[in-house]
Amino acid sequence: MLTPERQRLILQMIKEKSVVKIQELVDVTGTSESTIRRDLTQLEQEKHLKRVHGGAARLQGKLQEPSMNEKATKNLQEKQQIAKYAASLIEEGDCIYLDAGSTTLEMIHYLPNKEIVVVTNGLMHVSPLLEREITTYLIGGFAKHKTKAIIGRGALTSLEQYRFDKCFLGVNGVHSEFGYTTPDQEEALIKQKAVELSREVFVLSDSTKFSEIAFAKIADMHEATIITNAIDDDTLKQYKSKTSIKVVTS
Amino acid sequence: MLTPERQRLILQMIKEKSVVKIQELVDVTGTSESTIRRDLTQLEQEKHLKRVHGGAARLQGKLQEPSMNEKATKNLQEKQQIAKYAASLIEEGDCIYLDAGSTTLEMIHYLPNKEIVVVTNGLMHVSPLLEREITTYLIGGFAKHKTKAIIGRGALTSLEQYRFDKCFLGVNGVHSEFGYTTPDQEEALIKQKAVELSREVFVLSDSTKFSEIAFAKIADMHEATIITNAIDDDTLKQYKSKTSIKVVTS
DNA sequence: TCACAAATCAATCATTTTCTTTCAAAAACA
DNA sequence: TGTTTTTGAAAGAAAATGATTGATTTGTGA
Repeated sequence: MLTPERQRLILQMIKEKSVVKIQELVDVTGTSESTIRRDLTQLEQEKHLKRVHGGAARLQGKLQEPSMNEKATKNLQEKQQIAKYAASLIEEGDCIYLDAGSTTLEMIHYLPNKEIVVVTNGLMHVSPLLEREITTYLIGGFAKHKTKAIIGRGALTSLEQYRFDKCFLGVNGVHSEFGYTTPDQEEALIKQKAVELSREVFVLSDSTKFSEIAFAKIADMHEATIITNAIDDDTLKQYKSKTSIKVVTS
Repeated sequence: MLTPERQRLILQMIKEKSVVKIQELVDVTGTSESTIRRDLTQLEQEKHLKRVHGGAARLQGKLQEPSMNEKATKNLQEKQQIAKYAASLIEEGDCIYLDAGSTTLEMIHYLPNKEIVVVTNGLMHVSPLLEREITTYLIGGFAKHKTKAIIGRGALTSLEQYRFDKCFLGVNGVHSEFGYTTPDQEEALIKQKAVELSREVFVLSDSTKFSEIAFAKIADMHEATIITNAIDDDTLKQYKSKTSIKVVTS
C-alpha cells in the first residue's frame, strides 16, 4: 500500500468517525504501528489532524459536529466493536454478503486488505466499498427510501444468482424461541434468502436486542452465529444452548 | 509498445486509481522498471502527475480546475437544457429507463410530479430519485467505481426483467454512419439491452459529440431520437435524414 | 492521594524496498 | 555503416518499514 493511499485512508476514517485509534488504523491498513505513527506525525504537521493519546482526532476548524449524546456515542462504540470483530472473520478469497443497515456499514471501515468479493443490498454501502477498492456487486430491485435498501421480488431473483462463504446480517430482535426478527416483511425475505445461500451466517446485534421480537421472522437461532457485546451470564447461558455466540468486549 | 502509447496508459491508470505502484505499471506495460521510472520522471516534469515513493499519484487540480470551470459551467447549462426538455417528454404512468451518467442525472431535477416508475443503473441517481418520492428500481450487478454505474452480465439479466415506455441514454459519440458509441464495451451492452426493451429511445447529447466515434457501438442512428442543443444547419440536415432530432435552444 | 499496572509513546536500529546513477546492449534512424 | 535514441541491468544511495527499547501517560484500586 502506497503512502499517499494510506494517508488518504487515515484522513477519510477521521473525517467519518472524528476520532480513530492507532490499532484500528493498523488493522485497516495492514501496516505496522510504527508506520501509522509516522503518518500521524506527518499529517499533524500538515495540519490535517490532531494527535491524541491512543490515536488521532479531526481538528474542528470549519464546522463543529453536533456532539452526540452519551447514549448515541456508546451505541456507536458498541457497533464499532461488533463490526470490527465481524470484519476480522473475513478471509482471503471470501465471497461475502453484506446486509443493509448501520452495523454492517460500520464493518466496511474494518474490512481487511484482502482479495474479497462483496455483494450487498445496501445502497449506502456501495460508495465506501468502492473507495476501499473492493470488488462490489449490488442486488437489483426496488429501492426503499427509508432504509436505503434494495428489496422486493426482483431483489430475491437477483440474489439467487450468487453463493456466499459468509453472510453478515443486522436484525431487530433476537429471541431464544422466536429466533431472529425484523420489522419489515420484505427485508426479512431478503435476509432469509441470504441465509439460504451462505455457508456461514453471522448476526450482528448489540445486547439491547436480546429477548426482543419484531414482526417478521428471518431464521431460527441455530442458523447463525451471533456477534454481540456485553451480555449478562444468565442470558448468555440461555442462548448458548441454542447457538454459538461471540461476545466482543471493550 | 511505443513511448507515447505507454505514457498515455500510465496517465489513464493514474486517472482511474489516483495512485499506482511501479510494479503494476511494469506488469501492465510489459516493460522494465527503468523505463517506467524514466516515463514517470518525464511526466512529472510535464506536470501530469506526482511521483511518490513506490509509484505515482494524481496531482489534484488546483491548476486544472479553474480552466475547466468555465467550460464545465457552459457544459452544465447545456446539459440542463437538454435534461429539462427530455424530462418534459415523460407522461403520467410511464415506465422509464434512466441510464447512468451526468446528463440523465440532471433530468431528475426536472422530472414532472406524475406517477411514474424509474429503473436505472446509476448509483448516483437513486438518492435524488427517492428524495423526489419517485418509485425507483435499481439494476443489480457489478458496481463500477469510475462511473458509479452497475454493469456486467448480472446487470443484463436484471435489466431483462423490465419493459419501458421510454429510455433516456447518454452517449460519447454520435456519427451518421457508425451510430451511437461509448468508450466502455460493458456499458454499451447495457445500453443496447435498454434500447431493445423500450418503446421509445432518446439519446441525450450535446453538439460537441456529433461526428465523434467512441470504441463500443450502442445502436444505429435510426433507433433513437436525439435530444441536443445548438448545431449548425448542414450537420443538422445530414443527421435529419437518418433520425429524428429535437434541438433545444437557449 | 498515592502507587502500581497497563497502555501508549518517541527514539533507535537493522532490514527491506525503492531510487538514482551509470553503462552497455539493442533498436531506430539517417 | 555510423549515429542517435531507447532500453534493461547493476550497484550504491536513499527512503520506508517493522521490531525493540526504555520513557511517558493513563487508568485503577487502595
